[in-house]
Amino acid sequence: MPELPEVETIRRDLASVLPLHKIGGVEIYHAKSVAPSAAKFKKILLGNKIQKVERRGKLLILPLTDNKNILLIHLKMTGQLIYFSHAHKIAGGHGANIDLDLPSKSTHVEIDFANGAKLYFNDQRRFGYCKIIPIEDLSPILKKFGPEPLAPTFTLAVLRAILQNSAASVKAQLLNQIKIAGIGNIYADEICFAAGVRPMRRANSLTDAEIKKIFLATHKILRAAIAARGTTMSDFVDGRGAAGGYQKYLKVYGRAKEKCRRCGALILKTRAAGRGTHYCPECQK
DNA sequence: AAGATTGTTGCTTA
DNA sequence: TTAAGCAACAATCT
Repeated sequence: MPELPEVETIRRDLASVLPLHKIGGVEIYHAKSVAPSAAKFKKILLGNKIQKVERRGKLLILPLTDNKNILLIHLKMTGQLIYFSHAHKIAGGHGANIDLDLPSKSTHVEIDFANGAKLYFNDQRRFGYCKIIPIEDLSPILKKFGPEPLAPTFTLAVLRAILQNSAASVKAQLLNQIKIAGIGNIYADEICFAAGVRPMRRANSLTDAEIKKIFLATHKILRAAIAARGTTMSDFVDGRGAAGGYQKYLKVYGRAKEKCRRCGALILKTRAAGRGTHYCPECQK
């Protein structure tokens, strides 16, 4: 599942190659993946350029150089954004996606650039989207995001206010994009493990010390996951089609009935905030 | 072969 | 009024 570290990995990959190249072609293989209509989507993109590649939470934000429209891309659960250029192919070695066969049956949108490069939007489950909006529609969308957990606006005091004022579970708060942007099911579980707190604890039952541990764990886990270029459980790939590396470091997510790497107890899996939730009964209280 | 998988929306409930 | 809970969506795997 692309969460903040995965989307940030893709953002960085694409930010170095997409901007300021003229869009010469747009192929839409699945009309429901784009908005507004396929015709308008094509019309706006053709001849246009991507100005920059930004991110808010799990949402990619690509303003266009017409200064009127913005391309929004959400990968939801199984979305991929893969950049292919002949230059990469020639370069070979690291990052070269020479063995990718694209477009594939899960390619729903393809954007062709004048320099010969192509950007593929793939999505096996078809939950994700590529949406063009007028520039003035962006701010109401951005208002629905809480602070970026790795930005200076996310302070211990901010997190304390979020948690102490809520009777919901810690996990529900970590997953709530209005409260904190970008955390999904994998990192919510990993953050709770790193903090020694059970995900189903009521947020307003946490001590100050526990809140501080969650604050520090949030930074530690998200930074480490970005450094490892994200977690690939099944579908995630970076902007060049390569898998991430953080799955090697997961302590609880996807490890039900396996031994805790810290204490040896068996990792439990239950349901919290409507999601599969993993924790160590010994390390987390 | 029914159920689990999860991000987000929108509706219902408290 | 606010927020929490939950079904729905989609496709695939077990």
